[in-house]
Amino acid sequence: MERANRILDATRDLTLRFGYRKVTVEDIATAAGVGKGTVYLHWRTKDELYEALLLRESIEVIEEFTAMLRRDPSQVRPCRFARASFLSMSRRPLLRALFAPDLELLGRLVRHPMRSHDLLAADRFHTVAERFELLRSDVPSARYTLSAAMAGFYLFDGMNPKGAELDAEAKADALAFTVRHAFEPAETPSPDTLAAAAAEYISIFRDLIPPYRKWIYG
Amino acid sequence: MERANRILDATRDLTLRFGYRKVTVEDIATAAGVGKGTVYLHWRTKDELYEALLLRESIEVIEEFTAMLRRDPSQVRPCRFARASFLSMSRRPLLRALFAPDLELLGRLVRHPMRSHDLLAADRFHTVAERFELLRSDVPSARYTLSAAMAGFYLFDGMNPKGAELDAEAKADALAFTVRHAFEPAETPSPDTLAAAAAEYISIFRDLIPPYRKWIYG
DNA sequence: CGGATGACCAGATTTCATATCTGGTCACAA
DNA sequence: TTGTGACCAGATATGAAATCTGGTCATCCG
Repeated sequence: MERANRILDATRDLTLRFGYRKVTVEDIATAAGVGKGTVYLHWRTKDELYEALLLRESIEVIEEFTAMLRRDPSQVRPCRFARASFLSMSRRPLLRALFAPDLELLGRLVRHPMRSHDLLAADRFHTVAERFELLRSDVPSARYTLSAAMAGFYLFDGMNPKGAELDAEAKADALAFTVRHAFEPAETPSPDTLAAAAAEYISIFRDLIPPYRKWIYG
Repeated sequence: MERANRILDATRDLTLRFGYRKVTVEDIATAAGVGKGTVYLHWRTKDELYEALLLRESIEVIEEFTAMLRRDPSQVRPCRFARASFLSMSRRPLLRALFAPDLELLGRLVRHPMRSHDLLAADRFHTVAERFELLRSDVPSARYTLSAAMAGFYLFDGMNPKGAELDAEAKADALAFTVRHAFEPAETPSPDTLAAAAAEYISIFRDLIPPYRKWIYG
């Protein structure tokens, strides 16, 4: 499994430099100091290798979120959470490329079914958020609306000239503002509510990780 | 000029059926009942022909907006206006394809500089909206934020599985809700304010049309 | 004579055959 | 038992030849 990580590291490094298409399994094996066949002892195909890589990044994000929620439960508030997600993504070119989608970096992988992976289990979080009244109840087609509004900040980013002038923090603030005012109730929930909701988020995250791990390391 | 419109009609019809790439200037000329050379009497290149076509569609949209604002000045409110824009676009595959961007339909045209055309002169409208306090004043990076949030509804649409279940009206409502709550002040502006703002919008639109016309018909 | 045309051309695109590369396997080595 | 790299089929790249198409212009017609 330490070897699996070495292979994933090599995959990440090579891909960031040359992109999915130009990186061969053999390159990866060499860079990781193993034989090509060894890569296939871990994953059945190149795409599964990449799926593992992206899932590992997702786990990192999840662990970041978990630590953040433990430190400060008020980060469950959708506006804060959206902000943190955006910043997490802007620090992770591969995940960003998957969602953006960046043909250069991930090639045909951007169309891979893993895109619809429950990467952040959006639906479950939405349900919890609604139950704790972290979201206002009068949003029409709430899941669609929230997704679409947030997606704008991820998708529009690359194609907006004005976006170049702003740094990631400013964009994250912009997203947070939008979520705060369009999707949250006027009053901030009580600290107790936030703590309880944060705990649920953490537990969803915790349940998410083992299957991901299993997928990655077999 | 009646002939110019016939050529543009043919261009629109053929493009909607076969896409930019598969449509040749000769096809267009034949369908319009003119010689190929005649097309080049109107526009210097195929791309200019398409630019003219998209500008003509823009004019139609502008005229729709103008009529709408005259009928009901309260449609200047950003939420209403965003709603109407979204619906206008969903009825116009070519404009949508330009912004979406749809490679199938418009080919390399989606990268054409006309994308940054001041199609709806967003900046000027923003300035007017701010002056009449149609927009709240505390939005960080206001232009970016509003653009990004709205763009989500246009861009995310095609790639969201949930989007298929909703019709254009529902999505437009979703957008309107977002704009209403994230970007507008709590109190609705007075009818007088709305009327005045609407008048300014109309005049900006009016100034926009002649140069477009000139571009289209030379 | 001036506006319209379509034959024509260069360069872009497609096609097709060949050569190369690469994901994936497996017999064998450590 | 674990790991390897030579090997293979199919995918992809290459390049030359054939085809197509945007754009021009000498000619024609009203």
